[in-house]
Amino acid sequence: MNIPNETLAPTRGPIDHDVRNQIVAAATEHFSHYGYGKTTVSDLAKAIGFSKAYIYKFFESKQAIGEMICSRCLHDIETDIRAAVDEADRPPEKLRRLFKSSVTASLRLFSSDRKLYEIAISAATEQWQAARDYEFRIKALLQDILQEGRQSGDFERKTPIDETATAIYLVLRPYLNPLLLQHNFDHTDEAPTHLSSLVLRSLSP
Amino acid sequence: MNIPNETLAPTRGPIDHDVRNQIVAAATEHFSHYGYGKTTVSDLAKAIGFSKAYIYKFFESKQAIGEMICSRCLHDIETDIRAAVDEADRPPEKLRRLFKSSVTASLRLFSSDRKLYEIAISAATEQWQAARDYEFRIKALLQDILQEGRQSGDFERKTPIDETATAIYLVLRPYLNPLLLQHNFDHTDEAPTHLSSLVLRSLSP
DNA sequence: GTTGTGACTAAAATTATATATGGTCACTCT
DNA sequence: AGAGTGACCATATATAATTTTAGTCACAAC
Repeated sequence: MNIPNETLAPTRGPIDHDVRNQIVAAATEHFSHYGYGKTTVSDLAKAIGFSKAYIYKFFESKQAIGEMICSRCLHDIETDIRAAVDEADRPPEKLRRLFKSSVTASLRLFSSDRKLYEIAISAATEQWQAARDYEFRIKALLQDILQEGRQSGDFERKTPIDETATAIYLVLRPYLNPLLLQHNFDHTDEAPTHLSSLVLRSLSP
Repeated sequence: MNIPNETLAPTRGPIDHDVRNQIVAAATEHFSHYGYGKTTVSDLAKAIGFSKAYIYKFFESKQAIGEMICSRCLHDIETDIRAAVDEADRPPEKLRRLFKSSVTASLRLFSSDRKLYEIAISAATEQWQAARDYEFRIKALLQDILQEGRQSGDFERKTPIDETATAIYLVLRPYLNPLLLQHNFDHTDEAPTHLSSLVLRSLSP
């Protein structure tokens, strides 16, 4: 039932192999349907018509499979966020969309694939590499928006940009991180709007 | 082991009675030492030299006792926060201290009385009245600081004060709420400074 | 009427036991 | 050499048996 706490998700065997993809596909389906805990490695093996042992030629552990699936989820969320941000052309609106879509994208996963969302919670709780990477990439996205806003004259330029980025990221985090977001469901409607407005006020030149 | 989810913490019997105080005293000691789950009502009864049944003349349930203890903890934290805020005389510094002391006061409880902190987490998780009241009172304190800052000319006056208060409260919450704070231990050093600076920038007239 | 309790029960927690699962390895078959 | 597996073991998980515990109530003493 529990997902133990490892930091990295090592794979092994041939990186690009049809069977690896089959495993990932089967895992996505099973994890999404029955959850990580209720899915056994033998289930996955049976689903693709091989023995359990063969799975371990491609993945070092069950968790490594979980991390792979989780990594995809987070990438999907990120894609949604980037799409929303890209729709806007001015940095202030981009920032608003970053806040808004972070919440909506995570909530979409939550309601469409509860079980996968639970894996994302584990990833956040136990700080899997996938979760750290996701955090990092969103932080970079934020920094890009800030940079652009400074160049366009929309945002102030006095405060060191690292400091600004860190602070804003701290504001965003409770609604970005799946583990934290679940404790903020009561505020998902209003928080993105209020917080991005506050942040934009703090950025005004 | 689990603390069930009730909203209110009803008491019964004489409100001001020596035995009630004895119960609270014994509960504070036992809960703090062995934790809420590992303390039985009989333990408390034995500690004060009465039968278990007599405890129920004063409290409607074990949880009601837990809520009483939790309520005290939160009041203690609040006192710390108010003291820190009162030490400053200008609203901006008051706000900085609100952020800083919210974290330090909670962390103090966490390291000095882990078991009581766990009760505070339950209170936050299950939204006991004590937790709601605490939230509400800090929110009021925040609003007072904002009001004062607007009158003194330290803070801008365009944005509706309710909106400002709500937004800032949302920024503070992850570090105020014991349940959320535990997921932010990595940031307790820097977050208060960064966040209060950001908030102050957003408040600049 | 107030103070106080032993005896009781339904539900929860603990322990004991059985079963299932993650993971490895020597091995076979192409 | 690469693809693939059955048999195996230590640990985790589920299940059943047992004990604790929260909470009530009728009743006693004052």
